[in-house]
Amino acid sequence: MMPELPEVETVRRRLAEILPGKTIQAVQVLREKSFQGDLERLVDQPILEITRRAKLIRIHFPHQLNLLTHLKMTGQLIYLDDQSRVGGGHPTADWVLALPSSHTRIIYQFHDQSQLFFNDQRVFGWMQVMNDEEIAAMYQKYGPDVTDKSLTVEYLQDKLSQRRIPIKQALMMNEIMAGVGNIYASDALNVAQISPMREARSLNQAELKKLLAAVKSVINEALEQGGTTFDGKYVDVDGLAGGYQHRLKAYGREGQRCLQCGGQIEKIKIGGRGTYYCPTCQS
DNA sequence: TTAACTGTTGATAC
DNA sequence: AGTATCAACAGTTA
Repeated sequence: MMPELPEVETVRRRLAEILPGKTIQAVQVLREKSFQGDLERLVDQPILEITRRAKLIRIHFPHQLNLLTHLKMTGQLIYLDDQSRVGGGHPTADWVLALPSSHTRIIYQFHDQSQLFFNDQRVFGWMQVMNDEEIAAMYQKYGPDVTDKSLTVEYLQDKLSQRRIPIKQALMMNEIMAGVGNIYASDALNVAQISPMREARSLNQAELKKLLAAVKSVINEALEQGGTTFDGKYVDVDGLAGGYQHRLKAYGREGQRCLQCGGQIEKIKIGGRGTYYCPTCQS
């Protein structure tokens, strides 16, 4: 899976329903690279709450300790209850019931015999024990979340005024705004009818306003849909797919009709990333 | 068979 | 400081 903000937030919301109050009984680290920090400090400590910043999921423990997670490209957090069922009897795919799989990197066993699996095919993702101070330092690198009110046109104008990089790359920079990845950057630019290749500094105030509204709108729609799932790579805590893949505006729609103007979506490469846009209305 | 591709991001060099 | 390129890894597709 490859989670951007909507996928990560969907996972966070479900974890927040399930985990608070549970205590870890044992942890199996099946791949060393996927876990950092002293996990013994978390054992027997109650989980307090689950928060999110950018694409990071933070599980809070007492004594200013946290378990911070980055799912990167293919990370998943899957929960099974004490009967090895998905939480609350939600429907799910069969493979979830056969966990652990060859992609399982960490298994958390709680005292009530429920389990949380960290799966990660590509092993880019990680889970790390960090204190509040370390987390504050890490969060400092991020600009406002794309959903945050402080992300305004004026802020964007300031951040982009000297930037010669393509606007699409700027949208994906966490220092500028946090949470937008390759899928939603393409879609937002299509909705705003702005070329992904435009120099970031070349956008005027009206264009930035339109683009910002489009980014927020696309992210919100994806959130409502529970994120985007391709090939089952992204799934939520119950192993379920999102729905935004049926609502994509430009991403992955090469050769198909532009929903804004009826033109034909093309695929190009910007900064080494696949980029989809409509040459007819995104100029 | 081999090369290129994939949702992220950090390090490195210019 | 800002930008471009590559690497981390595993799997799929051309």
